[in-house]
Amino acid sequence: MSGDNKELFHYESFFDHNYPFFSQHSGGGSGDPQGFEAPPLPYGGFTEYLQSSADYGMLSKAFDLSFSTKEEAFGVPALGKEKKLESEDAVIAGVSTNENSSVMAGVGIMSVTANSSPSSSSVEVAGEEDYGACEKDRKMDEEAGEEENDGQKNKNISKQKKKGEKRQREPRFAFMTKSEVDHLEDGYRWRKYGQKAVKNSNYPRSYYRCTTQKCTVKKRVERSHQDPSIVITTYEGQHTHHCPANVRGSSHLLANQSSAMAMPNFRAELFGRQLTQLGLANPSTSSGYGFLQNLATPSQQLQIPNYGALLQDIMPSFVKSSQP
DNA sequence: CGCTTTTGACCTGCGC
DNA sequence: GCGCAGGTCAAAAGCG
Repeated sequence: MSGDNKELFHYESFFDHNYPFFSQHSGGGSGDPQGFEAPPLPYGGFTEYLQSSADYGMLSKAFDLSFSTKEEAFGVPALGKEKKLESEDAVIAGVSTNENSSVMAGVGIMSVTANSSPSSSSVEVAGEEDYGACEKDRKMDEEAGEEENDGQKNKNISKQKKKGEKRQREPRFAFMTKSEVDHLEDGYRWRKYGQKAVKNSNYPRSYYRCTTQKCTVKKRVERSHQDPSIVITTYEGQHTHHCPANVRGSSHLLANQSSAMAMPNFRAELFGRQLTQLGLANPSTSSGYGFLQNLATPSQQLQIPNYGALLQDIMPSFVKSSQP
């Protein structure tokens, strides 16, 4: 129930927003806002990590988003209302054109902290508790074992089982996309398991689970109540498998991304997919990513060591401007 | 027939 | 303790 690419909006209106940030970092076309040559581009895209308030301000302008400060940025329901932006958090922004000269743009907000455990370098989300997922985890554990006779009873039992344990939150990655369709195709197969009305919003929130066995990745999709044209997608967890090869788009795209899929780092992958699913990506040289290699600030590199490289894997379109 | 979606019920954590 | 909001379950319906 997706993949119609209705999420496109015409790039001309998008570029009218006059966003210095993108032009500043655009892979091929350096220069001022007007320096980004949208019209002739068959493909194109770029992504960046942001950390400063100024960056958020620019983003909010560029995407007509409702936040202009870090705090507001993390006020988006996607990451939880209590969450405040930490210095380790990062925002990814990207915009790409597809064959139809349409533009897809998005802003990703990634919440990460360094794992305090010295034995692990994994990434996890900081912030508020996610009770719902907590219960879910319990359920999952149970699945291995016994039968149901009384569902209610079972739940209570399992509840006790993990009582007192501090749940380990899966890393979450949320991003906003200008889109007319709610559930954006990302290459994975999802099963919807719930939908809830969101307070103070006319739009419901949908809950999806990856259909692959043993993969516990979840996804929430909702529309911004402030700007209904924006879809907020939140991924939680990491895929334990490769992407099913049935995404719309070319096979070379999938092949190119496969290395990224193998890595336990799905945030950029997902965002990259959002940008590349429209067919804007294809294999290209691995050169020309200079600015990407320096994306992560030292602190970011600490938490997400593979990020820059991953994006390079995923976002070949960054160098499209140098293509014929 | 198997898989997905829908949807009301249920559970949990939090704030008051 | 109570009510609320978010998250999940699971039966039923829908669909290919």
